[in-house]
Amino acid sequence: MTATAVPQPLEATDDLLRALQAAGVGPGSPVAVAAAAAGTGLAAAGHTWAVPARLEGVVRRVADQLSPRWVWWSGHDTAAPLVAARVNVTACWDVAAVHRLLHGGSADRPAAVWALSQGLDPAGVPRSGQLDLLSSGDTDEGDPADPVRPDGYLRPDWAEGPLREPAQAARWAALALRLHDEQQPLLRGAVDPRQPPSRPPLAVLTAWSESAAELLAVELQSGGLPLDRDTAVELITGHVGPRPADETAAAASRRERDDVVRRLVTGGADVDLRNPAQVRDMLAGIGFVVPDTRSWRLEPFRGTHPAVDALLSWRKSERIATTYGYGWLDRHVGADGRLRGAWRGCDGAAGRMTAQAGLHNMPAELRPAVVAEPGYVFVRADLGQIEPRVLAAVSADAALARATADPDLYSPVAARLGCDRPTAKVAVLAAMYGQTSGTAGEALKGLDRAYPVAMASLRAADDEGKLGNDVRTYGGRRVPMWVGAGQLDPAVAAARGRFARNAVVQGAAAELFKMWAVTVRAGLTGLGGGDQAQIVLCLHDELLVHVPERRADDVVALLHQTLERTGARWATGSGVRFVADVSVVSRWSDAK
DNA sequence: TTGACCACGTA
DNA sequence: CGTACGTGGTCAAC
Repeated sequence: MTATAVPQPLEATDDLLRALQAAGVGPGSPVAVAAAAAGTGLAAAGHTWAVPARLEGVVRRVADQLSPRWVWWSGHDTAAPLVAARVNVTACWDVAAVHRLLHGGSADRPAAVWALSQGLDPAGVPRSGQLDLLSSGDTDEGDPADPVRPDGYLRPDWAEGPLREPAQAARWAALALRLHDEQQPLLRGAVDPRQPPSRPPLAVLTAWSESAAELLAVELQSGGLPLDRDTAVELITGHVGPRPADETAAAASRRERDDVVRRLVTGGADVDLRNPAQVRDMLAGIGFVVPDTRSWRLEPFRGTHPAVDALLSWRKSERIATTYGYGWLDRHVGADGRLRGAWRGCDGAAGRMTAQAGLHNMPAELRPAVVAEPGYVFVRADLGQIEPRVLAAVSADAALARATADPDLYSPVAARLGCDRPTAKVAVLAAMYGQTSGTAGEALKGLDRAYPVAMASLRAADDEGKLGNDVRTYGGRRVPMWVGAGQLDPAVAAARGRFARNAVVQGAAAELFKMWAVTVRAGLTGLGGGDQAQIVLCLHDELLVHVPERRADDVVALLHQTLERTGARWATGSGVRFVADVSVVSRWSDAK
């Protein structure tokens, strides 16, 4: 077993290159790598090596010479120093990301990934420094030089790192390679046998792109989103006034904003607008009895009482003041004018990317502050009508696939249903999301007749969800279905059905999007030129690329061309067409 | 201090 | 038309 093999100590990276070549490592061969304080460990093809050189230098040299597929436990750990050192990685295998694909959930730490993939109870994962009261020292503690304990769990001091010696890193890398090897047959089992065969199988392609997406997440986190601080301050000032000098001034400003609303209600002087219960009572006092005070519920009463309008504008400003105000700028915007937050390549459900620091939910009013740097522009692209197109592909519905030939998918659908476009759109969305209210009923029946294959696949997912069974996305992601106590509660069953119905579409769309994004990323590095174009934002179906002005046309072409290639590869033989709206702008808000 | 709930922004 | 996410507020329980 490679995990216990004695790593070969090497003096220099040149020796390593010769050893890797001798082991048959070439372009695309899996080579696992891990960092230790005093060097780097590698594993490939039954060999392990320990090199007394830094990870960045080793990876740079080996990548240049052999361009292998780098295998690591998690891009968050291993790729971060590589990104910081600007080492270009073209192909990787993120064991944790592939684990999440196969198993579902959001595990990223090696201890959890290992336990789950070895069939061990994740609740039993040992922590470092934890005293095992049941076995006070007299049990077999095994060999401390083996990262795996006799009970099968990873040794906490290994799993939580940092590792000291390159020989340790070599064993650690070997373990990652073992997981990589174990994941291969599982991926082959994760594709629906009815899918058109591809080489490599779609789930393996997905594993590649999910791994690259984690790398992209590290890059997004490190690079940040260009933001013009002065514009941001202007916009914030417009909503909540100038930056208060101290806490007293902040409180005064807050009170002033509150009073604009409270003055309009008799006896409202002391109402706490941040307390929904008090707001509800206040509204009742002026004749509006509502179950809750959400904006959409108050919206119909706009214009009937000045306090309602004032409250709704107050809410808008309050959002800016609390979530996207001066504090937000201070916390998340660097001296270089980049807005940075933590990124993840997938969430724990359908697998969309997530971002912190408000990067994924920045209000449209603040978007004018997202400005390209001097000499640069943004190339912005978003996938048009991605979800119904994805549905056509994953369900292999030939009729719906034909509709994707139109740049506006809903117009052929409307023609086929014999209704207007808005009705057709609502019906398609209702089908994908599991409508419970509204009046798309007649059009939904039409959909069943016109696109029975697509509708049946949605219903199948819905049924599985209702039963509490996990579903798999087109690319092979397992979407675990929570099994609650309320199995007999029809409301819970219906919610699970909607969740599953939505997950197979949203999840597959996320997979296609990421495959596109990482293909674009690879294309950008090949673009050449000193100052690099980089992806600075991924927003579910939208890409924002920060590009040197003179490269803008190249990137526009790249976005279209990569989408065509990715779409053809992802939805092999389905005949589904994907479209992107692409524009070149200086401000994010100028697009569309 | 923590977790639930509310509320609201994005897709 | 519903799902998902992240964020910050208050409140009640710890």
